[in-house]
Amino acid sequence: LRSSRTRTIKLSESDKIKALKECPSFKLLSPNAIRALASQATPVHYPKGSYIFNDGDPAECFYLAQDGLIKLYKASRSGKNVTFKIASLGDTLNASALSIKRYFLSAEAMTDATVLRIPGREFWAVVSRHPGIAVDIIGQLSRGLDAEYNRIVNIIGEEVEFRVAQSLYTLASKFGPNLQLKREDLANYAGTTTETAIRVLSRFRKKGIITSAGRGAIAICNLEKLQNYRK
Amino acid sequence: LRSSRTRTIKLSESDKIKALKECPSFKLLSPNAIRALASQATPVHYPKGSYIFNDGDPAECFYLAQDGLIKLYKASRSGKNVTFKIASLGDTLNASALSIKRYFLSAEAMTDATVLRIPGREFWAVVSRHPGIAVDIIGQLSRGLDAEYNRIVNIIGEEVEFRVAQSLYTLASKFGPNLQLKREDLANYAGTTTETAIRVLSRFRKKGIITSAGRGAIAICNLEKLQNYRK
DNA sequence: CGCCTGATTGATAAGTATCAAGGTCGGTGG
DNA sequence: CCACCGACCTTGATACTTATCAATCAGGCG
Repeated sequence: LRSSRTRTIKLSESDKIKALKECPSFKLLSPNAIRALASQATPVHYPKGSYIFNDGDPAECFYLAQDGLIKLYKASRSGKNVTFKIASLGDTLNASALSIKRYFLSAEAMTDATVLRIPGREFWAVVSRHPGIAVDIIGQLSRGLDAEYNRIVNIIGEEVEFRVAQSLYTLASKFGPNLQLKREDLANYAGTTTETAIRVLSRFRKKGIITSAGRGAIAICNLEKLQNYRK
Repeated sequence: LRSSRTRTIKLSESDKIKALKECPSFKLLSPNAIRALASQATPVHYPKGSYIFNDGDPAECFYLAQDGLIKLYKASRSGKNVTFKIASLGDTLNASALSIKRYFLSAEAMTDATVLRIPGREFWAVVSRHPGIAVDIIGQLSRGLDAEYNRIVNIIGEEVEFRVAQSLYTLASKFGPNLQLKREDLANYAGTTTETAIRVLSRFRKKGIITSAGRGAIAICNLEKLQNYRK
């Protein structure tokens, strides 16, 4: 099986440029700058289930998702995984780790996936030539921080049912109403156990908010009820 | 009582400069640049218990703590407060909100406090003239994000006792072993209730990790046990 | 066909929040 | 100066939420 190992692959420059353009931070780069960045980017293929980097590894490269889904997560001391982001085309993987020298999340391919890898040195060179990017990164990090503050407040102050509703809403806003993920993935994202997530989903099904679309899939019928969820 | 209302006060330029220099982001500014920034900074006094801004307010100013303690927190929909940071001399208050236009935390003076207020426009002007600051801000935000990821992982994967230990360790690392805070403040910081925090503290006292130093105070005897805490 | 992965449900236990009832200390006003 | 009051701390009993453990079921694939 060709897809069973991690390897660099060929990708047309236009495909690389397309992925870079999907990333908000690079929106304001000139065509020339984008081309220059693309020329530094190596496409790498990761088979489903393989990891791209691990929490604690030295952060040497900038990664951008080009194809497939990549889970960014972290494990607690006692072994529980929490998923923080599911990256797809144009999303950066733990980019901010570059500035503090170590990845602080782990990245794992949820499907066969391709990423663009850019050496940290090249990435910073582009940033220093285009100060607008730094400002944009600050904006993204700020929004990310805000999102995590909200998540903490919800974990502490709200019950699981609400958090699952929020998780489904967030994921559906990004990926559409037909989510391709396992119950376990949803549970890790919502910060609960698989069984509890299933129980909540059962209740949601009875309320007509979702229909379970078979193994590894959840179909959302009523996005609005998820957004303003109350028991 | 003079300290009972919010008001701008006089502060020598050298006191302002001293506070600015405590802030890591401004470390690399030239003396001239620091002086220029100081000249834009208005010192404002807030009596204990008053708020400086609220979650959701338009973010128009950059604030830097100059004196006293300021709690940065957020309330859940159901009314529970979570404290994210206790700011003191040289700490910024929710600075990153400037880039997304609204404060996403609330700031309240835990003691009588003085802050330096700089209009957002002036702040960005300095940043744009000194690109190194932007890079530094990215580093700080990244570390902040990392810290919040860890906090989430701990909330989900570890029990309260561990989280209280971590909270005490973090606070003691910043403020020293004699913490001046109420049980309720600690509880909000650790993401639990006052009663539960007290029970945990009782156990810690029996183990000789702390001594309760009276109302509104906790004295830490064994910092190392807190750092590597296991039940 | 049988195995493996994922989904589901039930029973139980553990961890915390909640509710309730004092207790202590320091400051304030009579 | 002393009594009182309010804020804070403490402990106990109980309820609730959610994790854990266990058993079963369904479907795809070799």
